[in-house]
Amino acid sequence: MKYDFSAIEKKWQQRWDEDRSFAATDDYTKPKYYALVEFPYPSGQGLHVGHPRSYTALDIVARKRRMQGYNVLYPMGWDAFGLPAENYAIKNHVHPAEFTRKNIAHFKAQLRSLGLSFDWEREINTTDPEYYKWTQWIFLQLFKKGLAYKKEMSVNWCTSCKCVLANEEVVEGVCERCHSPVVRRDKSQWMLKITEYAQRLIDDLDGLDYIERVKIQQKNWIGRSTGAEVTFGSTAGEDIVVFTTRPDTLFGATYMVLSPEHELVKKWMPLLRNQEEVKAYQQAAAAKSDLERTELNKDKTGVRLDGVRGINPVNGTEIPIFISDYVLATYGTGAIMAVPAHDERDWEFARKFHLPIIEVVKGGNVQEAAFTDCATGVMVNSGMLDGLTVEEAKEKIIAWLSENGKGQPKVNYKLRDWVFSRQRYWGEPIPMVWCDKCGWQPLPESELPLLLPEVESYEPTDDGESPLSKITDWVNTTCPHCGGPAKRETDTMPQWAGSSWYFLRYCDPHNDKALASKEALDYWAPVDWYNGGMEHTTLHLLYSRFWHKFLYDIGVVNTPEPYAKRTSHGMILGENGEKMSKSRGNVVNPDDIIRDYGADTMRLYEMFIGDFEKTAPWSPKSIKGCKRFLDRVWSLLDKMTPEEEYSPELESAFHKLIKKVGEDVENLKFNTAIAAMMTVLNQIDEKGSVTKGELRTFITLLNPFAPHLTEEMNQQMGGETLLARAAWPQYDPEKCVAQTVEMVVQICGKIKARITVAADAGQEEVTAIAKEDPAVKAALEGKQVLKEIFVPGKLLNIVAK
RNA sequence: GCCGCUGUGGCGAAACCGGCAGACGCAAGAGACUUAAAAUCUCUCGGAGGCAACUCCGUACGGGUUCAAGUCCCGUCAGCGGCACCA
Repeated sequence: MKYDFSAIEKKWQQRWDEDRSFAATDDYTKPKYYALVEFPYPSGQGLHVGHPRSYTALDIVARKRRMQGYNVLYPMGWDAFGLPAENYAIKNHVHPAEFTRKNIAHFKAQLRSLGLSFDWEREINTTDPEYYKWTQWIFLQLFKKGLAYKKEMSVNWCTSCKCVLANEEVVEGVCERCHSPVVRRDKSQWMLKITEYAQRLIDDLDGLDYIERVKIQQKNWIGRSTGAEVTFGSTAGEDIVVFTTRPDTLFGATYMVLSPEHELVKKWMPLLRNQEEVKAYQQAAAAKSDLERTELNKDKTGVRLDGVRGINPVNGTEIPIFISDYVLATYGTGAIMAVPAHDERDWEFARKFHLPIIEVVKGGNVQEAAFTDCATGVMVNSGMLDGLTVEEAKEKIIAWLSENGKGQPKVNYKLRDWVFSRQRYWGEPIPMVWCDKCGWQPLPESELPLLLPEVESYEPTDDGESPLSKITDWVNTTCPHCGGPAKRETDTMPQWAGSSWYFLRYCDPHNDKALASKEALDYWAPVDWYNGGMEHTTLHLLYSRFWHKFLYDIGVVNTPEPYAKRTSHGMILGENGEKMSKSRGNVVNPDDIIRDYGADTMRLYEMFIGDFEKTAPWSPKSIKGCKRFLDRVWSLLDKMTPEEEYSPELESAFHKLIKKVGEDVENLKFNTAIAAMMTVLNQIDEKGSVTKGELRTFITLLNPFAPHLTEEMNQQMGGETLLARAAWPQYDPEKCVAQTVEMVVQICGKIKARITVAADAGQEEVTAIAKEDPAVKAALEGKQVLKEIFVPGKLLNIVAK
């Protein structure tokens, strides 16, 4: 009989549906397993062949866990707020919800055709008011705990989206989404205090089973550095506080630099003799986009504040003060002490402006280049620090500064607070009301969800306000506190909001009393295994860890971390090794592959394509190999004999296969698991027949990879229950070991013979057999044996002269 | 510049703790079946030499440690990803 994949796949998808085969149960007495993949943004292009790589991998894990007796939660949903739907709406004058609804239907049909074992009864959608009610609820809790605040600040402004971006969304000075230039603008924004969690976000990584590069990338992004704050005096009277990681070099400070935006510049303006020059520099700096600032970073610019001088607290020396955009307003205190002898940037600036360079750590030639090595130098020209190592000097000067009220130890982070407002329509409305009398007031929880109102036009206004600001009926409301006239916040939340807690909603998706019941959360959290893309490491992953920690702090969840294990898959590239894109014309549509080869072949190929964690180019020819394999598996039905046992020839091979496939799945080595199954198939074909017991084991192991084909074969073999419910096969470790092994005999490291010996043969026995071998005999002829190295079961190396 | 990863046949890749390099698959070549093609099956398949058994070379490059190195150490080069004036 022919392997009719389309009929078989349709049949079993329907059967699983009717049977509710993959529904997670709410029986909290069973051991649970929560497998999670990142829910997609339902774009108009439909499913990309990259999506199933992640989904199939964890589908295999989920299916295996079910067979191992776990109550498995493997859910799917839609991260459906976002710009593409809104841009489509602007262009075509349709509601973004309409466009989104269609896309979801398309995505869902595509995912179903892959036979993924999602529990569709728990499907969620971030744009559903029943869902975003709880996104808004979390925001209110953040506000109540002082972690959400509104602030007038300089923000990243995308000139095309007419919208504020988070730092994380600006890539090389352009908008991550539309690649338009990003400029700085002052705007009043809702902010979330993720910085308050910076240290915990670093510390708690230690106990987690994340792949190392994810941990490293998160730590780098948070960017912890330790040093000191030092208070300098000034001839104008005000103190200038600077942050430095090298307080030991304090005696080498020959000038100071403030960021152009620093408030002291404004204050001192009347005292300055070169006001015009200073103002011009400030304006030029503000007008620069991030990209321009980056491009110009080789050539230092700046202006001296002529009329004010700084005073070094350690020796009273007066030094000049500059403004320069190489000092960032948003990091540390926005001001630095410059030590050109021991900092490359300061050195460059000092050279350009002819400022003195004073060596305070011996070891380099500071007239040639900055000497930045902390490990070897000894302090000089530094009064009380002379003769100390850098580390000793740091300690001593910090103690001195603290005693004299001139400074203290300080830790800084590169991580900044999360800009949480977007001037767009298609997002969750921020449930806040502005009252001239009472200030910002949270909406009462009973009024949630605050629905997204209907609007005429989805475009942001030219002055950068949200389209919601045009609906006066909606904007004008009453103050929840005093009842007086008030206005609603018209900004919406960023796309990251809904995805920062979605994994919790799956635990209890239809609850209207809470984001999920306490019992459900206590049972299901944390996610046991979360797989997703590296591109989400510093955005989604960090944001959701932050929200989860907050929810832990207020008692909603009982685990401090959302995900116990995090892995990452490599991207699938086009056939030419480039990223798949419409413009390159190398896009592969999964529907075509499923139509021509079937979902099982598609799944198998995506897992066989290469190392799961690495990028892999798509190869249409290689797909055929996977189809051929499944064809050959199917034809085993004709070669089956009725015995329930393993045949003596293949018994050991099957025990090894069970072990191998099981371990490989746990270690993301799907490609070698498949290769092992192919090898055993080759052995069966060579032998010419397969016992019923062998075939049952084989299709059970293959089931998570190719679920439709194996279910059909199971039924044809007389299986009455679903293979998806079968028990995962067991192996006997003793039977994994072969009776005899082939060992290599080397003379001086060169292979001379291969001998077959009992697996447990000792050195003497093996040596005796080896020396009988003609080739070994010949090689040892007339030589004296110096040494014998014996590795049981592997090799014998005889060193002779 | 800094951090991280990678470099193995014509191609995708294997190789646990240092122990037979190239499993498995693709492509290619030869043959069988066929009127023919497709499909399927059998064999060959890193390079050089030899009729052959076999020998030598070979995991980006240059050194080193070791009985033994794709694997460990030092240095160099190339590619990919992330960050990028963070004081």
